[in-house]
Amino acid sequence: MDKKYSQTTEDYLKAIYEITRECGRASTNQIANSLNVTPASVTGMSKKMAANDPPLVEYQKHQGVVLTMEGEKVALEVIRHHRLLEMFLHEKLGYDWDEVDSEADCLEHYISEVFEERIAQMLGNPSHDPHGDPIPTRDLRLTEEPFQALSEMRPGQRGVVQRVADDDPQLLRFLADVGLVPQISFEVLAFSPLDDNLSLEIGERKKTVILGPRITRKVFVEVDDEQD
Amino acid sequence: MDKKYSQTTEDYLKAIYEITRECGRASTNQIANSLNVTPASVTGMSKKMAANDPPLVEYQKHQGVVLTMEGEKVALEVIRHHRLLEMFLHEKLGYDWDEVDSEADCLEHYISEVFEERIAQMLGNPSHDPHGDPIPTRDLRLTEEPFQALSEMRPGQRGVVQRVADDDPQLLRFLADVGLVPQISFEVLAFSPLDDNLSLEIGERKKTVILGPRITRKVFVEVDDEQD
DNA sequence: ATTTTATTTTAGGCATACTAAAATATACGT
DNA sequence: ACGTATATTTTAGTATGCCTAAAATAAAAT
Repeated sequence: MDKKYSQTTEDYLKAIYEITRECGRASTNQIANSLNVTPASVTGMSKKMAANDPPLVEYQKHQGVVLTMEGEKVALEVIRHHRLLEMFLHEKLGYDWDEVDSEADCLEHYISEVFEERIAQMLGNPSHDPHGDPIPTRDLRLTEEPFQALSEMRPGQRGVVQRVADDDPQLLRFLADVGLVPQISFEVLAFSPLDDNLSLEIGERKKTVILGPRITRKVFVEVDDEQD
Repeated sequence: MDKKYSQTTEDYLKAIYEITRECGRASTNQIANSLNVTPASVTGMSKKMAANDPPLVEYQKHQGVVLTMEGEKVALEVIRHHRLLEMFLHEKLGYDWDEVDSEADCLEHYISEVFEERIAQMLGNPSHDPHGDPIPTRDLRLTEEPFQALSEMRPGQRGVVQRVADDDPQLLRFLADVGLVPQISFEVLAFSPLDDNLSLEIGERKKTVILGPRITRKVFVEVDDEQD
């Protein structure tokens, strides 16, 4: 029933999906950049994926690609695999949250639909992975809440961490250390416009930290209604 | 640290390991047969694996191959992955025991050492998989008890099922139906030399079945000490 | 209109693994 | 020891999948 695509193809589709979320269209260069290959390779793969039956992308010369229905289906399938695996590795196998991404990056291409279904069940059909990324539902619907970057907040504001970028183990270890994880609430104490540093008070224990923009741009939050 | 071999290479090594268990040496034809490729392909792969650094097999023209230390290490690693995965899929994800082999055949090549270690722990370091096959230990020791085939038993003898061939889902479903699973005890009631059928009484509930040699040759047992 | 930037084309490389057909080696029976 | 059957290897070539550098071209920016 379901066809099988190469790991590389799936990686292209995943990258295109992510880029498309923001730009509506994925340019050759953007894709090349995200996958660390040359633009020439991307043009080649774009044509191949567009020539596939059924087509996985719509490709127009000099315009990059957009996903077709089928392409999006595959991308969401892979993303669902990835995020369920992250959750599974973290919750059931005791992986630290900075370790889950790379293992999931590999396994996501090889688990069966049955495996997917069983771990989803075992985990109680979670809606988000350990980094706060939403998990596509079984029928592949994905609603991404457009959270604000922590870097945009200013003193006096309070908020709750919702999501953190998942691809940098070093960053994740650091965030775990200071306790800046999804669902934790915090208050912004100060902002330094010279270096864009933010000073935060985190959680119940009111731990204080100062974070640079390289970090705060990778943490996404829900800002509390302001009513002093 | 650990190098990485292709899925195909790992499959060759696994096949060679199994053949070697019985014959001391794996001939080109035996390997070709077991992997469903032509002998020519096997010669090619044998040379490649022998030329690898470190060599995975010792290859002598017209004499087939034997595994080197490294080759055996890889084979046992893969077998450990396979059998731990079978156990995990069966015990933790609720797979039927006829479904586990094919899924494990795929995943065994892609799980990390960490993953291996964690599921082993989760399962309490099991010594055998659901079909009764022994699981290599963490330091890759494997002791295969040489059980007797059920087909060799005769009326009056009692025994306990220890292991069943794991590669035929149809057979496994049938065996599950009649309750002939590892650790179940039974008695041989009759033997029919014309068709080599055995009549058995199985388990507490003394269920009676008649099985042909195609089946009884694939079930391995420990025979009870005979003392009427 | 010219330059810069993005993209595509061309031409080719490399890895992996397979096969058919022909050649050759080994084992076997008499 | 000879010829035959069987097992194995060689040769030569196929297929897939993905990648790249360099040259050509198109699009965007100034």
